[in-house]
Amino acid sequence: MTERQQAVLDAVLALMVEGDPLTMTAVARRASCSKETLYKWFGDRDGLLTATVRWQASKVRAGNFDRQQLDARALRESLARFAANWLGVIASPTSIALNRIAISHAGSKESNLGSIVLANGRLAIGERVKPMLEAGREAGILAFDDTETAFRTFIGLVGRDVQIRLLLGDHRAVAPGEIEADAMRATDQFFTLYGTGKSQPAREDEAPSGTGRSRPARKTHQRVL
Amino acid sequence: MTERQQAVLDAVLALMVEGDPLTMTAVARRASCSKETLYKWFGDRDGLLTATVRWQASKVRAGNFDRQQLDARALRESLARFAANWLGVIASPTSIALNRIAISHAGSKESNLGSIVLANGRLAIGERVKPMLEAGREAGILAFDDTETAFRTFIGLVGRDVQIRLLLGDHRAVAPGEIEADAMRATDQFFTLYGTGKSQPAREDEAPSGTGRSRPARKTHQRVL
DNA sequence: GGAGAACCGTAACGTACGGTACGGTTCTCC
DNA sequence: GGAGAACCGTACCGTACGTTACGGTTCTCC
Repeated sequence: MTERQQAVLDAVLALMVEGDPLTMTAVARRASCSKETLYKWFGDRDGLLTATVRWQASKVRAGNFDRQQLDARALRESLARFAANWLGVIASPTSIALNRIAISHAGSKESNLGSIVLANGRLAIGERVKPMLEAGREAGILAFDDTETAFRTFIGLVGRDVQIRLLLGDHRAVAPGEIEADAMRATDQFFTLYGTGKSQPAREDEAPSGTGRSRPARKTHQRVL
Repeated sequence: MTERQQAVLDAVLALMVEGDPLTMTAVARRASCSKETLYKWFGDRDGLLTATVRWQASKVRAGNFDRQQLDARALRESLARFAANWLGVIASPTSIALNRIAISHAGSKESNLGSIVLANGRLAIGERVKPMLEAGREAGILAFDDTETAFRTFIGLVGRDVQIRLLLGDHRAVAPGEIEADAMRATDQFFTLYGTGKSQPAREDEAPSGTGRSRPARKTHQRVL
């Protein structure tokens, strides 16, 4: 994968994001290359799309989380940071465009675009978060039987219906400045469900049912990500 | 909208579900009608798709929930039944195919397919569930400030990443027999987050952190939907 | 029973687009 | 400097599909 080829794939991503029709001619013109070169490098249109999806997936490999000192506060912060990061990714125009393409292809006949996005999206995320959850369980901070269930609950609390709404064109699904607040809300709710209660940070209200009432002071972002 | 026209739209749905290419010729052949009739009735291909989406939306109008006696048990059952019903809908081949089409169209230029699905899916669901939640709050069973936030938390707990995974072609996203158990798990978690604790059903374990541990006896479906 | 509308089946048209071919230019290597 | 590879731009080909047109059949209404 040369530099030039990566530039071509970035051109494909740009076209996807702009919503322009994704024809080979448009890609060639946008990337200032010939169609012959496209076919020589990527085989056919499907190969070009597959390479684009892989290329984008390889760019989202950032942000590993250290697990040295594992108290409840550190785990909370790690989870909240992960949640905010992930929300930012799925709300990005690139992710939306890419998922739209993959979903379209999953609809028609056999194309592994969907499984590629799935493997590099959901499953890769799980492989990064689950160790954090299990470390929290071993440290006595979290309590759950099935890691997969706990992980998917976390995913649900963080993402809710944001992704599907964005894919359907609802741009109000996530407010730009609310991502970090949403990440903290989801993390608080997750700890209410799965936390053991040991060494939880002090709360300013004493409601026994967790974080159901959104705390108004949350707007000030006491816990900076 | 005559009977014959509805039959045509059902043919479109059938083609969608089978994943066959959705050409006007294929629709005409499947519905045993002429292409000229298709254009006369629906204008163009987009009009046919729009009519199909509306037709399907009009068929999912089932299942209103009574709110006469509103104790915690009744609310729990209503929410769990709603959750199971909704999970069944979004996991159905028709819903998956329809959402794929709508998402594809939302990607390219202005087409309101996405907003139609959005209006008849997410938003319509909210209008049915939110009154239940608010009734529960007025009865002192639930506690929350923002109805929308509580509703979206419930949606997230129920759906998690099921829909996006199904759209991407992951058929293992939801196990056929697990829908009702999932609905109850989500409802339990929702009550842990937003319940006031008044008149909650007795629990067989005394873990203070809610339903984090999945209870093994749950497999027997004590609470039948 | 006949006129007209509605509709079916099929043929035909035009365009868009995936894929290929080719001349011209630049770069590499000897 | 020259041979060859790599690549750009463009023209070209074949097919798929949206859309229109038309002959033939059935149904409606008087």
